[in-house]
Amino acid sequence: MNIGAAAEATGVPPKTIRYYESIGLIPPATRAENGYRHYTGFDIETLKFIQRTRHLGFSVKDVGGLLALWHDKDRTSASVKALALNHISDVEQRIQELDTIRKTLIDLTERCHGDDRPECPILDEFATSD
Amino acid sequence: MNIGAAAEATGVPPKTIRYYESIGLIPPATRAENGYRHYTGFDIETLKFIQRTRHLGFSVKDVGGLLALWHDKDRTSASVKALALNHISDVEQRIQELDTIRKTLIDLTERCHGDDRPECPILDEFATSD
DNA sequence: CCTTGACCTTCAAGTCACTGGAAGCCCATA
DNA sequence: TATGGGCTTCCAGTGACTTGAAGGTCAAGG
Repeated sequence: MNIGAAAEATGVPPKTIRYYESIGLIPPATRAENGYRHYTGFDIETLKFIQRTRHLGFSVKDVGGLLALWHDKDRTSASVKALALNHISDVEQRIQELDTIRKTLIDLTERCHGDDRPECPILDEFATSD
Repeated sequence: MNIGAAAEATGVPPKTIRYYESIGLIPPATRAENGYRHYTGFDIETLKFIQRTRHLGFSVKDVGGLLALWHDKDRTSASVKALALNHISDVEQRIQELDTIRKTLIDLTERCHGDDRPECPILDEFATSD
């Protein structure tokens, strides 16, 4: 499988696969005689693993940690769970922040007429000196 | 007011103020004889405006737009509201994504024993080929 | 008078996670 | 044989700063 086919199979774009190789997230791909990168079953599974965990918002660093745990047959499920719980708390904090922002903005937009006059409580709020 | 005092007064760090100047979000500060940047009332209000809008998650580009509208006495409140509504929809979409992630992760962690054995449904899920 | 420490200045580079583009080789098909 | 696509590398750009280095300025204490 060339890099394009691997990208197709995993959802990770060719540029991104090369990038992951360059930062050491995945080992250097084996090369065909013409210098093309070559991917087989395990490489594909690894890329899918990366794609799923990235899609769940884990940082690339954390994905590296998860890959290491995946390969470590002596891992404890507690260590995996700890990483996941940590990430959940990050996600929940971010949701909280965004929800606060959302509420503020909705309040402001409800108070703004949204017509062709310049008076605007949204700008007023941004400009008030508290 | 030197840059440090302006930072203190607005919550925008000195480095960030210089950065905003460098990208043209704020005009170049006037300088004292020794070359130090000098800030007065209006500059401070502008920096506070920026801080509030950035804190609400507007991009620096959007903040530039809001500043322009703030200074434009012929603006329409509709144009401000449109920017805000757009941002709300971005925020809500992001919240949706994060909530989906959150639900998935919570489900996985609940199914993981989190003990000293290696079996882990979290990793199993990340590794499954669907 | 000198030193110390806290300011301030600039410019370059690092962060995160890619993404885009340029220049050039490789390969299958019409 | 020409064309078009895929592959290679490397460099630069994104967003929004942050860090660090090297050096100028200023007020206070010994």
